[in-house]
Amino acid sequence: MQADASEQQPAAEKATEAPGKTLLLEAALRLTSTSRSLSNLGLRELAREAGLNPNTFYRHFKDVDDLGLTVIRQISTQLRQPLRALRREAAERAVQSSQASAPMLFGIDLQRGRRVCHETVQLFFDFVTQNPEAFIIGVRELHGASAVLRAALQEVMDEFGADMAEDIIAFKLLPDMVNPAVVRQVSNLISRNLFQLSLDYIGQPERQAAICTLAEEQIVMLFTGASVLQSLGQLKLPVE
Amino acid sequence: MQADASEQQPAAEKATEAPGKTLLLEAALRLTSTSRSLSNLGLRELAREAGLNPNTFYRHFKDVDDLGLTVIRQISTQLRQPLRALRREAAERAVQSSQASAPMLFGIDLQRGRRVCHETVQLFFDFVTQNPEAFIIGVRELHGASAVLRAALQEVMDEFGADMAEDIIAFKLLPDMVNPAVVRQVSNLISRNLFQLSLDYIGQPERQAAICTLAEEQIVMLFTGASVLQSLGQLKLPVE
DNA sequence: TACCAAGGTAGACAAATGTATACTCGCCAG
DNA sequence: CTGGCGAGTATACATTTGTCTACCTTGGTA
Repeated sequence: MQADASEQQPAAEKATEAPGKTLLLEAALRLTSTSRSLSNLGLRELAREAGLNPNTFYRHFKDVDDLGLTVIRQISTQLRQPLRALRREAAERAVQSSQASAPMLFGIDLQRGRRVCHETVQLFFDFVTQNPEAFIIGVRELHGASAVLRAALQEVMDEFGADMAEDIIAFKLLPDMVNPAVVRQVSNLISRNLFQLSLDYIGQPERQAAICTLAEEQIVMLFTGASVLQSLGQLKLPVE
Repeated sequence: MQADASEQQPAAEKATEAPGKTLLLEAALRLTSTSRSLSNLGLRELAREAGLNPNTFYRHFKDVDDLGLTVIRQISTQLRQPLRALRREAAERAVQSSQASAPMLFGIDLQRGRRVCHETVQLFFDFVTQNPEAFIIGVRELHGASAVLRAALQEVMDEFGADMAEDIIAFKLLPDMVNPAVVRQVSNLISRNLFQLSLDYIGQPERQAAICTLAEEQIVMLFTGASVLQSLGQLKLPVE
């Protein structure tokens, strides 16, 4: 058994992947988003779907869990930057038509908040439509049976939440007074919730408009609640 | 093999069930809450865990999905009334120490809201500790791979949300002005979120206190946000 | 040229799974 | 006593699964 020394794949694009590996990963996406769950995909079933010999699996993955982790990493990089870009675009769009004297409420500019929120939600769900499998798998495995995959996805979700908090602060979507820890907490909640809603969005095309406004309202509520409570000194800080 | 037929089953609600059926259902609970997911429990694995012959399964269930539905129904009835009772108790507890002149904010009595919220969350998580499997399975299958089970649990969750909305209105936890539809929406969100948090609560015993206050803060934020926005006429009503 | 490792295939095997048929046992009705 | 019936068991079988060992093909390179 010769231990492979050249396994390291730094940060480069994965254009130079073995064809079989890619086929297997795509097969996993296909199977998981419809019927099965990552944790208990059969290795033969996988190969069959990919049109490959069962043993080819072993050339690239150790376990099914190994493949699962790869899929999750792939999803993470597939979603993370696009989501940030999307928020940046939404913020820019919403800034365009900002009048000088907006009614302020507890340090929050409701009009602007609404616009940013609207744009973000819009772009978010468009993005969901473009990458349905990623979201399906993400949410499914986040509560799935495999502890390993769950932990991995939990981490990914935390990253998403942290990104969002960072952007909120950078774009001043919440008044400065609001504690960063609170912002993180709110962001986590929102991002969790948006992911959940994304499943409804995918699964119930006839309710898509309703889901959009639902998401919007929920976000605005949270922002408002956080601002008001903070400005009244009524917010307990989250503890570690 | 041959044992006396006297009652030695403490947790048996359905006294007139076949013993084998109950054993299988309990086995399903055990397996699902640790390793597997309801959707793809092996029928032999199940029987093995229950200490029964594989074929006994067929005497009581048609599919594994059939068993899954039974488990879900069982969970639903196991949680629903207790959760309502728990809210009632929390409301009573919190009412005890209500002073006359509480500071009002947009029609909401923050002190009282906090107290009710605190008590509810407290009792809720106690309840979670007493029925961990139910919550684990609930959340897991809600996003699981089987469409049938998903739909069933979605319905159950909607019922929980509706219950909560009803109670909120009955106990006047939100000002009258807040539209019932909004209350339902907020309730759904909170109940979804509480269920999610219940998994964290079970899985990370060292963070239980933090999770409690987290849940509290989130609920208070939502309530505040909803009240403030409604009183400013800034809430879009949810559409069907 | 010859070599060699990576990617892919073929065939075999024990183990496990879902399911069908046939048996046993206790129970209550007639 | 007997005969059906619900609940549980025993055995059997085809299929599917994970995994092992061995072989083939390719492209680069010493």
